[in-house]
Amino acid sequence: MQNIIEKEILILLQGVGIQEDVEFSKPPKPEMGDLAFGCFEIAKKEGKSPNEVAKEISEKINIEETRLIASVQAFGPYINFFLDTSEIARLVFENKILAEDVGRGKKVLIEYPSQNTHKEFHIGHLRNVCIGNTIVQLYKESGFDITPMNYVNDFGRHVVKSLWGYQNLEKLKIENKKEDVGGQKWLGELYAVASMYIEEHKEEVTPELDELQKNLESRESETTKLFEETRSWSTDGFKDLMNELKTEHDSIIYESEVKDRGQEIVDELLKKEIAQEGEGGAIIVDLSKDNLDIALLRKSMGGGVYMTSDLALAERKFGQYSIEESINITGTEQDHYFKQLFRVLNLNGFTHKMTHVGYGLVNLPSGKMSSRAGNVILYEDLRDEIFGHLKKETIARHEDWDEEKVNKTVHTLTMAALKFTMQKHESNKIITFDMNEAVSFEGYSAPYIVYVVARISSLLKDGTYKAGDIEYDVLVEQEEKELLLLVSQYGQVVQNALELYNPSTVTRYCFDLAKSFNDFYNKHSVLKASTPELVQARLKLCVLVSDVLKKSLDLLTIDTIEEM
RNA sequence: GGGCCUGUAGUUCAACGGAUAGAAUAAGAGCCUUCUAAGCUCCAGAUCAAGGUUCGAUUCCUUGCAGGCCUACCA
Repeated sequence: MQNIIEKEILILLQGVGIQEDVEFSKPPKPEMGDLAFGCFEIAKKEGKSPNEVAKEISEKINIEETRLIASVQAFGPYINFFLDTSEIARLVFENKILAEDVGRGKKVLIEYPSQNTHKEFHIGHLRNVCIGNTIVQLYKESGFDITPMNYVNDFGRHVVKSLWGYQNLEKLKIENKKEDVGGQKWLGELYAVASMYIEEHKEEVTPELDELQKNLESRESETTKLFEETRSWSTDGFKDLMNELKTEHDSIIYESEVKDRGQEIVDELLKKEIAQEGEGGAIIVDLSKDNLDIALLRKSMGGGVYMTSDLALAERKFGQYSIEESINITGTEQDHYFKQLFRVLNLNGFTHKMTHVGYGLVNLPSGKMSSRAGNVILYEDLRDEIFGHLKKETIARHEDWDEEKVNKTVHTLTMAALKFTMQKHESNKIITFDMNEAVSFEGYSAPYIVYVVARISSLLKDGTYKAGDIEYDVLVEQEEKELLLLVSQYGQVVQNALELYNPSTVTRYCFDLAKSFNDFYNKHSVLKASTPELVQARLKLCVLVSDVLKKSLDLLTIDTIEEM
């Protein structure tokens, strides 16, 4: 995909006989030009040297045909274009900055974060939500019809452990009170403490757990009542968290709803001889021919596993919604599992498109997070930590602000900082969480970018800016050109981020644009520019930059503020 | 044992096989009587190792070294 400026140049190139889909790049230094492309491919086809081809083409291009190109220069194997700032401004201002409408109403379901009930919500889950949110927005921005879905795992050993803990509270040391921290967080702590206790008293407790599990699965009334009550603490808490993070699920499916159907599918697979009985009577599918080892579909005692329910979930997704694709966002440690799942579905004649998007875990400087080792950073704790830090900074800067204004500003900044930290690195890479970095408000961070939006809104406050046409000719500075060129790349950024399922493309773009604006802002005066026409033109450029920044931050579900 | 992923400045990260490997932080030196200093200048500092493919390799291939994840009854 080319942006509006590249399209113009491409037309010119076609005029001199270049049919290839040229890929443009930016020369290393502004003195070398604004846009370039290498002649390596063309040279290969014509059997000439790239330098020779670059020279020939650059001489053939008639820059009289367009005002966009100020001059063309061959530079080794590259053809470098020097563009006219005013003309770029005209192109950029007269065309809407949009992403390519590649979705055209195609329906896609995105499943995330699919957390467990009865467990804590830590910063690893937060990364899942943040990345999922952005992928949803990227799809929507590209014209897709998106169904965000959450598949909540409310069935399994973790629930049993949690219920056991609740029945044996006197054996456990829970630090917080339920009334103080809320049911969801309290239950998470209960689970962590109970798991640790169970681990240490395995032989003694296992029979009790098995008994409890049996009661749960047979829907014995007392156990079911406790299960439903505790589950609602989790789900109510999650609902609040999702609202806070601006996650809007169209539907929620619980594992307990699909698990029985999953068992039926396993029976069908057995009948079709796709599945077989393995060691000890468990039901498996041997995928070693596909180099995928052995997939477990049912435990030897008859109980279901993840795959049991996931088979039914896949069926239900495509049955309930008329979607073309189902996307699942989980940690990369489940890459292998999803390959197995998709293969088993495939063997069963399931041909719908299923995609797994893996993201890297969130580790701590001390290593992997583990509730057993007691080194987990909960989402709520991180949020409060960042809030406290930013509040101190904000009060120091604005002593005249009232409590409400401070809190509102700090809340927005906190959510921005949280979401930015979780997405600033390539999504499939493991990140090592660093508290100092998370609370930082300098450099490649959310506050740096939001600050630019605040600065621009402050420029507009005195009412000098008049919406309407401007004189493009007055925009001639290099820094203005850089901003316009960056703005024109918005659509490509969206496309690139979506193709790679990589939100960091967007965070980086926001940072580049913000940085470029600060450069402009420091070198040139906006409100006190030399002529009224230049003031208006620069203000309009500022509005454009602010709009594109807001658009990009919207993709990350990050809000902006007027003042900070 | 097998599969997947990752090795780049002190640290955390960028770089469709292309121009002098970019940033951010931390360390050092500056810039507020001038549109928000949560900002901006300047200064240093890096491709795990050895081969191979290529006009050209941080990127692709092979091997080695180091780390992570997964590898049927955990989720």
